[in-house]
Amino acid sequence: MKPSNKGTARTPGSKQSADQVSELTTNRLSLYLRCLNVLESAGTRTISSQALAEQFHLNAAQIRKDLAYFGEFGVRGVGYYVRDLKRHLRQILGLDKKLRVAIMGAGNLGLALADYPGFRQEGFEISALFDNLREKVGQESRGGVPIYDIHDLRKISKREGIRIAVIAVPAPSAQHVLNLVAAAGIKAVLNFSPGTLEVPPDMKLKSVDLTVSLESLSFFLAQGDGEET
Amino acid sequence: MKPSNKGTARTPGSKQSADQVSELTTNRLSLYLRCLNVLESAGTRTISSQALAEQFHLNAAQIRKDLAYFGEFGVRGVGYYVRDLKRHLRQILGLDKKLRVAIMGAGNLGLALADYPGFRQEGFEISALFDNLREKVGQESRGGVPIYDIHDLRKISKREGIRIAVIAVPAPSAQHVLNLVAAAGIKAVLNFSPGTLEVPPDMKLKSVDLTVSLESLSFFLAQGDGEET
DNA sequence: TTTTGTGAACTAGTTCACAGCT
DNA sequence: AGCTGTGAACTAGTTCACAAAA
Repeated sequence: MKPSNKGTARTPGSKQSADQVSELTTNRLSLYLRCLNVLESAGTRTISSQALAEQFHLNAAQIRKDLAYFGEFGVRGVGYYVRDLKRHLRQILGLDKKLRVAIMGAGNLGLALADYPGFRQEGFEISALFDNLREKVGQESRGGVPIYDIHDLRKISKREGIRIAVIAVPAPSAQHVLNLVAAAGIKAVLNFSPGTLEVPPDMKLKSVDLTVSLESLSFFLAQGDGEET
Repeated sequence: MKPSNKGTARTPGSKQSADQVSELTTNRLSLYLRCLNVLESAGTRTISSQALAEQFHLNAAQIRKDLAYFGEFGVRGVGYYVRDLKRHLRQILGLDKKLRVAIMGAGNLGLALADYPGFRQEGFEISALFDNLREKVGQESRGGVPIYDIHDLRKISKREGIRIAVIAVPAPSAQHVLNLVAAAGIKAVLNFSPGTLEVPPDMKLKSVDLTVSLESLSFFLAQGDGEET
């Protein structure tokens, strides 16, 4: 059986939210799903946490703990059924229904992201680009994503059922655009602009900060240069 | 004074490597630098950890600890001199000398990154794009970054002094391209391709996984949908 | 036997709180 | 008085190790 395993009780044997799961955990779930996709296309039917860990450089105990938090998906003595576990993970991550995404900013980056193939897999659909430049509105990306006027964000995101926004506008406009996104009722945002954004408490903002990433690499190089004999 | 504060002794009063600093810390250093830039352009000469924390939603003790690890940059009763601290941080992060960057893959994403203004500030210079498509080689990005044949990577990166590579190629080629980057003697890589990469031990790979980021947002939305009354 | 699910032990990271400098 | 630098306390995250299930 399963004794309730955190502050808030969770209905065992079923997917579930609660308590709030760490971002590190959800990132790993996403990773596990990717691994399972690889395994499935290789024809693997069943996998133990041990084997999964070895094959993808993960830790077996951590895999088990991550999964066990959401239900008893494994079979003792056997492992996990790839197809089953995939289905469970997709459900937990909310990938079992199509999620529509809008990209704010039809500049270089926005257009590139709109056509990025990685975004299309696993149930995401880039439904729209938004920009404020007259000459861009009405055009579309190479891959065929239409560019709308940012003032129509609310209307179009309601109509298209857009639930995620990607912010790919220049830093000085980012806060304003985020406010528009919030006003349109969109609750999840992937942000590519650098700098601090003020975000309403019911929204989730996930930032990819390219400057920070590069500078972190620079630090690594600086260490190597100065140090060692 | 300062008692040696970790396993390996550090020369106090000076910047310094050692022990290995956590990635979380280096990311924050980069962030602090950005905050200082804002403060400096606002004309602020001096700032306390307290004030810095309030203004940018950080924790004062953490700022002090992060900074103190690299030297005694503050003045008791005063705080930190903005200009000084900026200089120290730039030095610690290795941003005091220009760093040249190559982008592998002149597709949508690679071209967008090549012209991304955020990359240009703080001492980075995008020197080259590399691709294997005959028709792209010899062209350049809108912003004027030349596209070279990927087979010339070693030669050109030596010539140009390229020290960082950005991987923006489709997932199936990523490992092969990483191997070429390693063979060219480049030790720091920012990777945009999804999936696991095998990386030599003396290299630093930092990955930005857009699928994982989006799926993490999807998880957040799925929680909200199912839960709360 | 194999392998899960999970308490317990451990490790890493953050925040507190205060002595000591200016 | 004001603020840094830093041990100590705390919190979060990971890994171990083993009882129980198949």
